[in-house]
Amino acid sequence: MNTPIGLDTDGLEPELRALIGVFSLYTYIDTNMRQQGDDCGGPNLERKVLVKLDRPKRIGTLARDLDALPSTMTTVADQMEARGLIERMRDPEDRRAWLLCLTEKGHQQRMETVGLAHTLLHETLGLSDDEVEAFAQISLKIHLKIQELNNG
Amino acid sequence: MNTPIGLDTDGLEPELRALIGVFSLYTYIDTNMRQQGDDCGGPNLERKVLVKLDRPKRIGTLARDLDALPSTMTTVADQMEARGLIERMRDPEDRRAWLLCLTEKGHQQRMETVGLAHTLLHETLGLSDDEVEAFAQISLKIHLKIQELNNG
DNA sequence: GGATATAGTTCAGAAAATGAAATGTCCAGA
DNA sequence: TCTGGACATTTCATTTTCTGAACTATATCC
Repeated sequence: MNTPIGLDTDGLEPELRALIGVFSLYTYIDTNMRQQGDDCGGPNLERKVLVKLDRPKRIGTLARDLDALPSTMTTVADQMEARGLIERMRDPEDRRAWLLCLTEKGHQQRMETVGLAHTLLHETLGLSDDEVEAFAQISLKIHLKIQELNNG
Repeated sequence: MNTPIGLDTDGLEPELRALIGVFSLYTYIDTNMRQQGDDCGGPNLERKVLVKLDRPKRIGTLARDLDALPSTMTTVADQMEARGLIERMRDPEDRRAWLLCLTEKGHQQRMETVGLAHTLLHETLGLSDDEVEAFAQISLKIHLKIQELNNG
C-alpha cells in the first residue's frame, strides 16, 4: 500500500500536476518575496510588475498582461514611483502613454528577487541544475507564447 | 542580429527564466479561470483554495499554505460555502478544526479548471504531450517539496 | 482540575480593486 | 488644416478584500 490517505499524486493527469505545481510555486515565491524585508511588502500586483519589468513597459500593456484595470495599474505605478522603484517616462512613440522604467533601486530589488528564486529552487527545494534548466526552458517557452497571444 | 530590442531571453539565468515563466503562466491561468463564466469570479484566494482542495483540508492549513490569515480564510470559506462549492465538516481528530470539503458542484468546478489547464497548455500554448509531462513532473516535485517544508 | 496553547470566528478599520467620467494625445478622413 | 472618434492614462467615489485584535470553544500538559 503506497498511498497514505489521498496522496496518490503520481496517478494524476499531467495537466492537473502542472496546475497544482504552478499554483504552489507561485504562491511560495510570492510569499517569500513579501517576507524578504526589502520593499516588497506592498500589494501582490507590485511584485508581478517588478518581475515583468525586464524592460520599460507601458501601463496599459502591464494592465492587460496582469489582468488588471488601467486605473489599478495607475495606483500601483504611483506607489512604486513613490518608493523609488520605478520612473515614468513618456513613450516617445506615443505621447499619451507612459513607460514604466526600473530605477537603480528597482533594478537592485529585481535582482534580489532573482537571487531569492535561485536560493529557493536550488537550496530550499533541492533541485539540480539540470532540473532547474529543464523547468526554465519550458517555463520560458510558455511565457513567450503567452506574450505572443497577449500581443496578438 | 537576432535580438529585436530587449528580447535576448535566451541569455538569461535559468532562475530568472523560471521566475518569469511561473509568474506568466500563473497569471494566465488565473485570468482564464476568472473569465470561465462559472463561479470563479470571486477573489483570487478562492481559486487557489479550489486548486488546493485535492482532499479535505483544514482552514488553518490552507491559510498557512496560501499565505493568508485565518480570518481571511474564514471569509473565503464562508463565500465558497454560500455558493455551494464547499462544505465545512468537523475534523474528527480535533473538534476545534473544520475540514473544508468540495461539494459535488465544487468538484465539478475543479474538474473544469483542470479541463481549462488542458486546453491552455495543449491547444492555446501549443505544447506537446512530452513537454507538458516534463513540466508536470518537475512542477509536482516542487509542489511536494513545498508541502513538506510547510508541514515541517 | 486548572492553566495554557491552539483552531477558528467576529468585527471594525485599512488597503486594494473597480467602474465611470475626465484629460490629453493620436489618427483618419473631409 | 481641421474635425470627430479612438486611445492611454488619470481621478475619484464606491465596493471588495484583507488585516489585526478580541473572543469562543476545544485540546493538551502538569
